[in-house]
Amino acid sequence: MSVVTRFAPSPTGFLHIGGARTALFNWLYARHTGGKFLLRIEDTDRKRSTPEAIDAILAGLEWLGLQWDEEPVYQFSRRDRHAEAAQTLLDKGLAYRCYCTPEELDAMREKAKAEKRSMRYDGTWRDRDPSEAPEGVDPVIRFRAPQEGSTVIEDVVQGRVEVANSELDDLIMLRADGTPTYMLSVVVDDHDMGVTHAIRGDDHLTNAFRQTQIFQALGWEPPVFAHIPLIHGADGAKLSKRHGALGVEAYRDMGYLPEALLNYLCRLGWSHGDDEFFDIQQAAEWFDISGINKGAARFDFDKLANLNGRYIDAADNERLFALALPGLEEAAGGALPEEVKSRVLAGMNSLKSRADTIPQLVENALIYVRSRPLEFTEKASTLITPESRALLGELAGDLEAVNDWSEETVDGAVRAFVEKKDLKLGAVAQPLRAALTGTTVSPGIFEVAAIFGREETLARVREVATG
RNA sequence: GACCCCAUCGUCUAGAGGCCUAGGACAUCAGCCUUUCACGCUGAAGACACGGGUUCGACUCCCGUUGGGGUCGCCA
Repeated sequence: MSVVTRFAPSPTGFLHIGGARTALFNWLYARHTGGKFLLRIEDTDRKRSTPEAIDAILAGLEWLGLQWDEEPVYQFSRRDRHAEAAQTLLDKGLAYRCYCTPEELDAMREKAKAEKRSMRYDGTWRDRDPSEAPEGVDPVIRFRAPQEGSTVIEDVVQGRVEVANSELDDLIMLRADGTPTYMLSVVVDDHDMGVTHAIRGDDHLTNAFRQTQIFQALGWEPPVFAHIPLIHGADGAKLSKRHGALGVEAYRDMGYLPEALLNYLCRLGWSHGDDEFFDIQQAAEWFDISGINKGAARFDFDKLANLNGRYIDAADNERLFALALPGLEEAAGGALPEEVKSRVLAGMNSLKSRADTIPQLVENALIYVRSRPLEFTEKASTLITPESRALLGELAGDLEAVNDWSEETVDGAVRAFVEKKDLKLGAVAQPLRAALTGTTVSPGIFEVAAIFGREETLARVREVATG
């Protein structure tokens, strides 16, 4: 039987990082097995579901390149089918109408809390005659859960997990307004969609028991469950916004590449030996549920940044330029002249090896964007002394004589100048760097000079030399 | 609180009873390279939570303790 996995987010917010990894694992497993990866939008909560959230989730998956198969299933559109399943259970005596009001339930909850018990519906209407139903109360439909014995799930990540049925109460399947709740919808949809493997967050583990019971009541085979560990923040607590619980678009905006985020997410809770750096196709080839860990993992921005730096290094220059352009234009306060654009592009190889994120790339590229007269950083201005000005003035003469302006010829000219003056290379190269870039940090200064060209280089050097 | 899950360097992890003197990656530190900053290279420091078993032998299996997490909604 061919594998069918699914990602089933509720559209109440963006695609957060934990959801992205859940989607990724489902995608990987489907690709690995040659099966299908389905998308289901769990929008049965009409109050909290929004079209904006749906768009954000779809956009997030697309940005990551996690393409789903077939049309997304919108759960709410299947409400009649869910109600039908509830009716089936009602007919079979495996469900019943409960006339407790939300207020009564609240009271039950309060009481349980006061007695330090976990809240369990007390079964008031489980065996009560419907003729006793109060006037004017729309009933909910509750599942008549087994009270004896236990329910077992054979989780492929967590192993065999068993819970006594006495721990589980009669959950609500249909609300008073007749709409289905999550617990019912998931079961019906997973069955109807032919889902064979439910790979989802560990927080659903306890739900799996109730869902298994519903599957059994309906006479259906539950999917294979794989409850993957959660992602925690750097402090080990639940992932907070401060610690990375952001939408994937926030990672995009922070300058991370999708392939880097994907690689990082793969390694969070899953491993293939000592392999660290690999693309998603490679991961799909290797991916197996047996490689998933049981313990929660902490989110580590440092490692993500390192990985991102490597992917930036490997990325196409034109692509990086396009990603950096908005930031460069913002810094420049307007559109970039063609001349500046080609400088940035020409210097991209060196620029990208120094950047871990796109904002860093932008920052590094700014040396080609700033125009004369240059402003100098504090460190750079300490390099501009009467002596170095004189030196640069002399150097300008030598540079003017350079034929065939290039990194190599500038290099040669400066080294010859250094030798002539019996100086160390740094004594000239550093002031030169300051003069050309206004900073003390940049790619190789001969490369920078080559990119600026003879005219611009001389102009900058002379500007400093003459004070 | 009840139920359930988890536990190897600071972090992500390798490890399926002898291959372990516990390996790799990130981060940290030192050195090399070097015109700066990076990159790169070399090296250092750094972990099996604790206590009992089982076994000739336990990071690996079992039990307990401790610690962490999840769930307990007419949310998903």
